Amino acid sequence: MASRNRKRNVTIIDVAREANVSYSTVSRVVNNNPHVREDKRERVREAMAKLGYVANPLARGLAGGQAQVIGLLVRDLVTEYVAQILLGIDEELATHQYDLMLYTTHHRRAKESQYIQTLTQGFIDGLLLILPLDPGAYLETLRRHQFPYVVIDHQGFDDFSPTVVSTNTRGAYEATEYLIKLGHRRIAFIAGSENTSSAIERLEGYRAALQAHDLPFDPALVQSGEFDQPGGFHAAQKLLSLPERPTAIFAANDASAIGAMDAIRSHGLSIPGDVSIIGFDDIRQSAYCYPPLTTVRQPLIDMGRIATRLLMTYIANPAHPRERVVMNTELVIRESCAPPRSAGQA
Amino acid sequence: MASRNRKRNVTIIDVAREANVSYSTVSRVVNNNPHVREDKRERVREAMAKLGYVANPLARGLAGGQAQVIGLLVRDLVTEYVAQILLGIDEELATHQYDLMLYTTHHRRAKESQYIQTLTQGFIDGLLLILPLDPGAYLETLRRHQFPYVVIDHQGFDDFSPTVVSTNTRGAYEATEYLIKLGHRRIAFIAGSENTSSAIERLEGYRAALQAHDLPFDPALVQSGEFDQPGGFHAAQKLLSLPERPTAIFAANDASAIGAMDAIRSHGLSIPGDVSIIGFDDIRQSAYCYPPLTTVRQPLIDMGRIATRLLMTYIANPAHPRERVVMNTELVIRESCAPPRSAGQA
DNA sequence: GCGCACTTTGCAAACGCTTGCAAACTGATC
DNA sequence: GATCAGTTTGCAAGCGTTTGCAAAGTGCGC
Repeated sequence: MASRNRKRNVTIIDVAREANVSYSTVSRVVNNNPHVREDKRERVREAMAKLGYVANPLARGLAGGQAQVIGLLVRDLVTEYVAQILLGIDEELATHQYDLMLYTTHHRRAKESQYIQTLTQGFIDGLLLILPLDPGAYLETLRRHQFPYVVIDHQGFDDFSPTVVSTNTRGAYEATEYLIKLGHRRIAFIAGSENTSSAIERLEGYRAALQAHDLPFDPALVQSGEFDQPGGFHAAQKLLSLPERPTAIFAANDASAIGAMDAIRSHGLSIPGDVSIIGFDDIRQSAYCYPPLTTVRQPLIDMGRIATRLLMTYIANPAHPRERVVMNTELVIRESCAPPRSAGQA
Repeated sequence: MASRNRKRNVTIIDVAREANVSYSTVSRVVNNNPHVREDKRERVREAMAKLGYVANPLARGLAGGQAQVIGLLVRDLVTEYVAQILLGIDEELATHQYDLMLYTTHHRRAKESQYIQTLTQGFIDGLLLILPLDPGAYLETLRRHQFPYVVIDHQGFDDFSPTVVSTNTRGAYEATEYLIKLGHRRIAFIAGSENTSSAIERLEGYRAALQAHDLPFDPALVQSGEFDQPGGFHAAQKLLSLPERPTAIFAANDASAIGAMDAIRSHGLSIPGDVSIIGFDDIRQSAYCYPPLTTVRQPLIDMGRIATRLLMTYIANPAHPRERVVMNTELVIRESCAPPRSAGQA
């Protein structure tokens, strides 16, 4: 409504007057355009410093230049998983001269595509997407606009997008194999949200490891944990009520593993004495819960950082070929796993 | 450099043509200006829907309107403390039609005031500041520009700013008193970063409780923990090497308490058997570390939420009187505290 | 059927920048 | 010292809005 009574800002024109050049020259200096003679460039720089000139990103964006802002589209900020990636993004961004615009969709699909429209109007120069909900529709739009974007941990829905992912299948395979080598035979799996590729890949890894070691796959041992703590709790409840209880549980992420640990304890069982548990992600809590959680480390911070770096490349050079970066996972052994009680087998 | 070859967007002018009115009428409809006849308003709405019009925030901002964006200025995103506040901000924002611009200063002072300049150019409509570093300079600027802002957990440096804080002194008093009532006599304090008011107030609360219970204040029992985990670890190391070891430690925040717990264990001591420990904040890890940490809960999410709501009020009505909201802390008793070993006293 | 006080509408200027285009400059070459 | 190919510079148009101001429209009482 009421327009703010802002004090008049120092503009490119003021600088031009001070430096005794035209305003386009000032603009060129600001944008590092090479077609400016060195002495004038210097004069403009001095004038800018003297007047305390700060570019107006709105005007730049509107006029078709770079707003020096990138966007991050994410479902929500609740999870430590997202928080860690955000950390990496932020760190990387600090080394470039870019700011960050945060878009949380709060799980409402309509919002995502609405944002995309706003965004491509020049508000931001590039977009990072973490685990987008229903990207079919608008990724196509982004591509058509030649708008720079990078997807983090996506769902394999298309192969044209630059992406940063981690070795979900292999990580899950290694986790499962670790439990098998400890002597476990009944290993349960707490799965993630069904429609994400990381959930699917981790389930695949789990099954592959069972198969490789000639263990049967029992669907009753797979329960969905929705990637969150309450989900993990409930899934574990069900698993522990099974007639033949599992001796180990592999949870598709740490949050659900931590929930499962609560459930195990509430059944009066000990970790890892009665039930071993292993997670995925290596969020901060995992090192500080009791007992410290063995897990598959996913380099979340680095994923954020690399994705950002990739995006910067695309912004600078829109023709840069699409890449798919795969980050290695790593088994982090702490104290939540042990051989099964009755086990002499190995 | 290269201007993006964006497809021409649907503008206010396209809508005007479609609805057969002037573009200012469309603008008025978009801004809910009452001076539009009902039938035209309806026609414009239809045209907007038909064409899929989305307002360009850059142009709005530039022209002096509202960009529908608020900014958040924060040192970094590393801490769970900030993450929780951010959560509250984000949740509240979702109910308004506002987006969030994130500014992390990464502890560089120069950056803060530079941002402030950009911001007041119309890029954002209001600003939230969490624990600003050196606000003396630019808070004054904001005030002069009549720019809406709210400070979260500030340092008491000025009394003109709208602020959301919590009862630090009282919370610290209660934590200390709780330890005293358990029978502890040598209670150490791991302090926060010296120049923040929350650190100062918590130290005050600690001292006040000692005094109220006729216990001496021993400067050797106060060590700075810098509000982070390594800091807490080192501070605890020093405290535990004291000739007469404390039987309880009160840490100025949970992060340093968790660091201290590591130190206690690395000294071969048990918690709470040998040393009791209590934190401040109630971040998520605290419930999942071992043993679960007794702490003073600070309603961080609510603080973010309330601050955002306050900011919305100021944006809508710049003349709204400056408020200072104080949130209550609450002692959360878990399992990290017990009476001292040798204690019959209470 | 006219004048009056409102309400509604449209035009034009501004917001601060980028950039294509043409003019002005530069220095080397003959 | 004129010519030419670069290089540097400045002008003007445009990006999509908001909003003050003036013009046009409305309804009412006489």
